[in-house]
Amino acid sequence: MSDPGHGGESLLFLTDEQLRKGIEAMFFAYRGFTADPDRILENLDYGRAHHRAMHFIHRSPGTTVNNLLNILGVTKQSLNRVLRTLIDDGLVESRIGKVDKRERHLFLTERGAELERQLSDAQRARMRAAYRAAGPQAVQGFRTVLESMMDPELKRQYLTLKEGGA
Amino acid sequence: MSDPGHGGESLLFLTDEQLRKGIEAMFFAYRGFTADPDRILENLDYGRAHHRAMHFIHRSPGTTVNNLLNILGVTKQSLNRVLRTLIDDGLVESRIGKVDKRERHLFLTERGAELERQLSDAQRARMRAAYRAAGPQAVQGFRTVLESMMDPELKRQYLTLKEGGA
DNA sequence: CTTGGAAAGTCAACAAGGCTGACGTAAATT
DNA sequence: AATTTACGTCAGCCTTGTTGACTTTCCAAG
Repeated sequence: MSDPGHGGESLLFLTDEQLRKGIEAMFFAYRGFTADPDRILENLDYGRAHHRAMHFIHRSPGTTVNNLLNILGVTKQSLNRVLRTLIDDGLVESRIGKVDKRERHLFLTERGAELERQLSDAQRARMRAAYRAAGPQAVQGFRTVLESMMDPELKRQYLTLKEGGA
Repeated sequence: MSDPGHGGESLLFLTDEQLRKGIEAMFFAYRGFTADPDRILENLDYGRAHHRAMHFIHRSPGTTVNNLLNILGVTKQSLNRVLRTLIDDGLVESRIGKVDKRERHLFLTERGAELERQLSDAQRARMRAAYRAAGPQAVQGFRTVLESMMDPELKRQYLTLKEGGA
């Protein structure tokens, strides 16, 4: 309610019907959101989990396994399976930490970066089209609502990623 | 910026950086979106797939299996596994069609409706909080962008659901 | 220096929920 | 009568999540 001068009328957007529409919009939109990368991945031997790992490694090069674990919200066994295939296939490089040698710092290799680019290009293209169709103000609202929907802990992580560089 | 006369400045929202933020916002927000129903379901012997089926049966009582198949975008074998347990457990009722006896019309039973209500109450509560925090205008933008992100076919289905009653 | 515990990796087993392919049955359509 | 459609089901596979148990490596505190 950025505009407080509308009386009771401004609460119409909180009806169960409006909320249900929002829920279904999330459901259908998420399908579109993942459709393009999924199409690329199904030819290769990778899945959505590989895409997510590569995305965040690209985003924060040198991130540790534990870091990635927290961001992705899966168990280390689950992540490890994905990570191992990426490392074995030469898409990700794991370097032993210099200050703390127990840690592994993750980087995309040349080939890894190329696949990541291919995937995120596809995803960004759809995002760009949606943003363009909706306009800047809608995009602002889109992000505001999404941020409000996040769990506090996840939101914290999202905001940290948002600012903090590599 | 409801005013379109801002020159090149109004395109800043289409930078790769802005798009990446939108992508990550979708990722983190979707986790929040499903978190509450998931928590309820993990105690019972059901999963997200059961929730989705119940949601759309609740939303369109009497819908056929084929209809549901199209909306959910899974194979009939996959849906059948879920549907069978719901029918066996007495949460969903399957009635043979009157005009076309090959069709099965799906309805929630009393108990099914109760669980559905419990799940959607949880999901709506989060949605309501997010909507309230973001305000009506942001909600409008949120929905606009999500609709633009959908595949055309899915968007058609979403809009049909949106208007068409039971 | 020893020891406790954190970080990382690995093995095994399992479950949910996708998928394909094949087959059966009943009903509608041609 | 033959074909198509709607639905159900069996069997088997894959991805990606889970627990639990165990090892290795290494930092840091006693």
